[in-house]
Amino acid sequence: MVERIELTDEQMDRIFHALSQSTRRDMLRRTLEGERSVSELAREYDMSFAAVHKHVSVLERAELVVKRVAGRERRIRANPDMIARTRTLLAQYEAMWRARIARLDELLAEEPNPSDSNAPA
Amino acid sequence: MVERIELTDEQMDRIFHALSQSTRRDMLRRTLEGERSVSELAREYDMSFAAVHKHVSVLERAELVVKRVAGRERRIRANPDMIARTRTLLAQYEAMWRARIARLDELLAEEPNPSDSNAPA
DNA sequence: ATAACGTATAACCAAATGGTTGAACGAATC
DNA sequence: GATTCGTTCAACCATTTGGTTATACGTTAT
Repeated sequence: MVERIELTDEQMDRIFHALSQSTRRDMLRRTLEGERSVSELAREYDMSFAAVHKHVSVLERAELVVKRVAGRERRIRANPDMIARTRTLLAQYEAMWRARIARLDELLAEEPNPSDSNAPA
Repeated sequence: MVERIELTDEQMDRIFHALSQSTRRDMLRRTLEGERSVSELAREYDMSFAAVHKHVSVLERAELVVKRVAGRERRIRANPDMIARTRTLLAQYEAMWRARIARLDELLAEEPNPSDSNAPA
């Protein structure tokens, strides 16, 4: 049973772009360990609050994290579903590879007597 | 048995960056289906040869494809190992999530008689 | 040898990215 | 009410990215 994943090209662009910098991967890891506010997160990096805010926005647009309003805070937590879907996407690429290998094996395994009339026997 | 993957931050940067554009994901898919030269690949896109060459270079630096010299041609094929390693990396993120959930469950399952002296009974 | 082909690379340009500071605004606290 | 805190956003800047055209160079074919 193959899971169908629904991700548009634009979503994949945003996801992979969001993951393409170690700072954002680190933020994803931290918010995976536990929810925190934007300013709590910002204190963990040697970077302006605005810069951290921008990184969070990139992760948010990719739907890798979600934001929850709590008073004056915005609390951020990772969205493991999106990570799972991305992993599944890569698994599909690998499946294409395996399918190709399977086709090649099939061709090699075929007896050398194809249906055209110059069969050796 | 958890597979250990060895990818530096810079490698991950390059991999996710390479995957962050649908043109390059498409190139990866095509070279996964079958090896082809750079100019063969270039003919499949509405883009200059130089532009395709640059995209291939991005995929190559990420080690998502490998290049093989064949006469005057450079033949490109996908490197499914790198895709697998990236998938495994994402699986590790998910594992962190599950570990956190497990810890929470453990806490909730704990009987409400902690070692401090204000236990209700 | 010459021409054609495949590739690499340089120079250039517009747009996006990743950082900064500063201003504005609602929510919480004094 | 005034202040502080958390957030958002705009303006700015340097660098990177993704495209172009043009040039150079090795390989194959005529």
